[in-house]
Parts: sequence; C-alpha cells; structure tokens
Amino acid sequence: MKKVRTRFAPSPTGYMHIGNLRTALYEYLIAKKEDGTFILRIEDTDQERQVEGAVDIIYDVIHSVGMDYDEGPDKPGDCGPYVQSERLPMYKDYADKLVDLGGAHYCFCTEEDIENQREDSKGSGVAFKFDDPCHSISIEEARARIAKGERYVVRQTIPLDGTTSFDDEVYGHITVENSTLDEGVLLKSDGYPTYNFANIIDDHHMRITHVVRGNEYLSSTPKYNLIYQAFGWDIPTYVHVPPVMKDEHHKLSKRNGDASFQDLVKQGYLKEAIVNYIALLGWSPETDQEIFTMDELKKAFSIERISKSPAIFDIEKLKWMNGEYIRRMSVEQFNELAMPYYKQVIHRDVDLFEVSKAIQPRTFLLNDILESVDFIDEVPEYDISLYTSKKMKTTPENSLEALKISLPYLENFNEYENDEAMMKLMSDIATEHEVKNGRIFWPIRVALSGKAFTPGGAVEIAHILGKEETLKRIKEAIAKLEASL
RNA sequence: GGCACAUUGGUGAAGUGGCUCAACACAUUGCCCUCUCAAGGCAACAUUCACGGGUUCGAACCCCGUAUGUGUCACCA
Repeated sequence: MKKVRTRFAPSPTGYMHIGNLRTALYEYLIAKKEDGTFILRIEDTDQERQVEGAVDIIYDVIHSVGMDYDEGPDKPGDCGPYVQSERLPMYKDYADKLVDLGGAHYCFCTEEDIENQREDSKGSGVAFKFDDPCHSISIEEARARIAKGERYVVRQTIPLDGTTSFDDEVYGHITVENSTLDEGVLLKSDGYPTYNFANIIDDHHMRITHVVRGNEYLSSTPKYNLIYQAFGWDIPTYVHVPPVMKDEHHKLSKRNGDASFQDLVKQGYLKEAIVNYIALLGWSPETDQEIFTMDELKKAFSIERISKSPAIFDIEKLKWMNGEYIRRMSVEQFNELAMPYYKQVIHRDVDLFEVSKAIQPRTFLLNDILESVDFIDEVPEYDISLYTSKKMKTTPENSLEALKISLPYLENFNEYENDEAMMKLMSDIATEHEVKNGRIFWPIRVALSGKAFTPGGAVEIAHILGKEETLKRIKEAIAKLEASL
C-alpha cells in the first residue's frame, strides 16, 4: 500500500480559523496514524488578498500545537517549491497541455462579456451558466492571438452531457450531471492559476493520497475529477469534512467576529485544550474518552468516524475542557503558567506557590487568574452587606463582634504557614464562644479579601497574606464596621 | 432557482433492523461534601430520534415523499 501523504494548504490571510485548524489537524492525524507524511503548502494564488506576515502566523500556529510537517516551504522535500506563487511556469505548461488534451480551451472573453450574457439570461428562470463563444476558436487560431499579446484565460471544457461521479470517504458516492457543471477559469489572465486548477496539479505532483478539505468543495469535486481524468492521473482519496458552525445557521468565521485560534489563546485557553476540543467537532472516538493527547489522537483517529453533519462550536464545553487540562497538571506546572498573570496584579511579596495551590482547581481560563487574586495587593472597596450571610448566620453586627473576639487570638498565633494549626485555632475560637464555625470564618474571610467569593477560605487567605497583613486587614475591617454601624 | 449534501435533547454526540422505553460528555436543576466560591461525589433531565407514508413479526437505523437547513453556481480559496 502507498504511503499516506496529506497536505494542509492554507491561503495566507492573516489568522488561523478554527475550521482551518481542524482541517489541518485531521490531515495531520490521517497521515500520522499511518506513519505517513504531512505537508504544508501555501496557496497564495490570489494576489489581491495577500497579507504581510500571514505566512509566519501559519508556521507559528502549526508548530505551537505540535503538528509538525515533514515537508513545507521552510522544510524542502522532493516535490517543492511548496509555495504556489513559485510554481507558476508549471501551471501554465499544464494548462496548455490540458488544452491539447481537450479538457480546456482558451477564452478571450472579458468580464464584461460574461456580465452581459448574465444580464440577458435574467428572467429566463434557469440558473445562469456561461456559454463560452470561444469554444469555436481553434487551438491554432487561439495560440496565434495569444502570441500577438491578446489577454486570455484558460477555461475548463465540460462535456455537454453525461454524468461525473466520485467517491468520498465521508459522504459516499456522489453523482452529478455534467450539464450542471460550469466551465471555470483555470488560469487567470495574470498568469496565476485558480485554486481549482492549482490544487489538482499540486496534489498530483506532491503525490497526495488523501485530499482532506471542507465540504464546500464537494460540489466542485466532479470538475476536478474531469481534469484528473483528462491527464490520466490517479484520483486521490477524498475526505470532505463538515463545517464548524457558530450556531445553527452561521459558519464560524472571523468575519463575523468569531474567535480565531490566536484569539482563544489570548483569552487564556490552552493550545492543547483547543486542539483536543476541535478534534471532537465532527469526529467521535470509539470509546467514551474525551481528553486526548496528540499521541492518543494519532492512534484513535479514523476517517470512518468523521461525521457528515455540521458541528456547532460550543465555547462552554471548550471552557470545561480547558479547566480539565488545568486541573490535570501539577501545581508546579500551573504555577509556571500562572506566573505572568500574577506579575500583572500581585506586587506584594507573597508565596505565589500557595496562591497556585488555592486557585488551580478554581481556574478555567488563565485570564480568570487576574480577577481571582487581585485582592492580594489590597482589599477592594466593599459594602458591609458582604458580612451578611444567611447560611453562615452572620450579620455586620455579629461579624464585628467575631472579628474583635478573634483579633487577640490571631495576634498571639505565630504559625500562619501551618494551615492545620490555624484551622484548629479558628474553630477553637468558635467553640469557646459557643457559635458555629461559620460565624468566625466568614467575617475573617471577608475582612481579609473584601470579596464574596475567594480562592480558598479564611485559613488559606491568612496563610497567603501572612501575619502582619492579616492583622492589619482585620483591624481595618473592625474600624470600617464600627464607623458604619 | 438548478444541483449537491445534511436533519438524534439547549450543545457535542453514540447508535448501521431486535441487547436502546436512545450510551457518554458539556450545560441546567437538586442533594452530599465543605471555613466562601469552586473542585469532587450522587441524582434528575429525549416514552423518542424533522414530519408523513411504506417495507418488516420488529425501524432512530431500509425505501419514498414533504419540510427545514447548509454548501455551490467568481479571473476567492
């Protein structure tokens, strides 16, 4: 059996769509599952849409998610160059050859001519299909006109009748009437090929065995087959994948303001989690497993289990998965990842490792860290109603009392880094004064943080802040309560 | 409009004629745990697989039709 070769062929538009990335992932997995070759090819045949630096973004993203390609622009193999704009002469030669083989013809029509014909056909009730008058021009005459410098395009020639069919690994056997196929431009007047032509020439020359692409290409695939057949080339295995949707009606797209891969990373999603999640959009494993490393995906992935219907991108589930990844790492790893975020909001000298221990199980997005630890620098403005807790049976009044009672105990206590001892101390206070634990813990936690919810309870926060700061904040809270009551 | 493809719950989905009065997961709700919030544990959540026919002893799974949706019909990919 032939060695599997797949390719990721993005056009450099400046960012990485989630849908594109998923296609790349599937291509990568299909190749790697069989120990095959994964190729990166840049499709830059649209000169008007070039964006500077876009190619670098593609390299960065692909590398950073661990989908290293075996051949690509910066990793030459034996069928380069891997950038379409560097392969121009080849497309022209093949276009000429295809004309000789009867699969295409030269066309001298202007865009205006086509527009006029379209206008004329309006109201006729049938879908517009360009009827190219240049069909009647002989190859010799056409070449003579080209030699004289006339502008032209090479247009595909489609048989008038009959059907063309192909087999897709996901969608099965598909047949269409040739009469519904239009004669698309293969070589533009600027000498660049269109995608419709370049992809065939390149896929063939790069010996691609599995063509994986979005299912928007399903309807033009018959046209590609006609070209493969005209050249007498082997037709690759087609794997058309369903789209990734934003909701029931809209595809996920940057143009609609939907997040790109880079946007998600900026928002604090882990690359591994994103890749893991998108693998599951349109593909499902045989088992109930949901969390996969790249290596596990390589083993588990199979074309047969790719779904036919569109998948909606559910950010909630991604968020959950991100949290799952965060919880599965060691505190050390988490601490390292969290460090840049700490640096932004924590300027006090505290044990950041303790902070990590407290917030790791509570963090879903790395960006959440900012807000959850901002009280460490200073207590935010808060209303004394925070001291009211129905469940804990606390009120501002009895909280003031509790803080006053606790203060001397905390002043005499010196093991702030011993959570167990501090825990015992605080519950002893409660027992001695014959109140429930919450009556003591809640006021202290609020006094130390000024927040309704905190990563960790009174003990952890006192530990993180240290004795000096803890006492200071409790005194401030007492003053605040006395002033307000 | 022509052509092509699709249609299981709020979401991702499993399911390929009887083991399914539809797995698993997210979300939601309730309970437990608990010094707050999370995390964790437990439980509830589609009598039903877009709809209507048919085939069959038996259908989410096969066939036909309808509806809805998506894609495509560019010198964009």
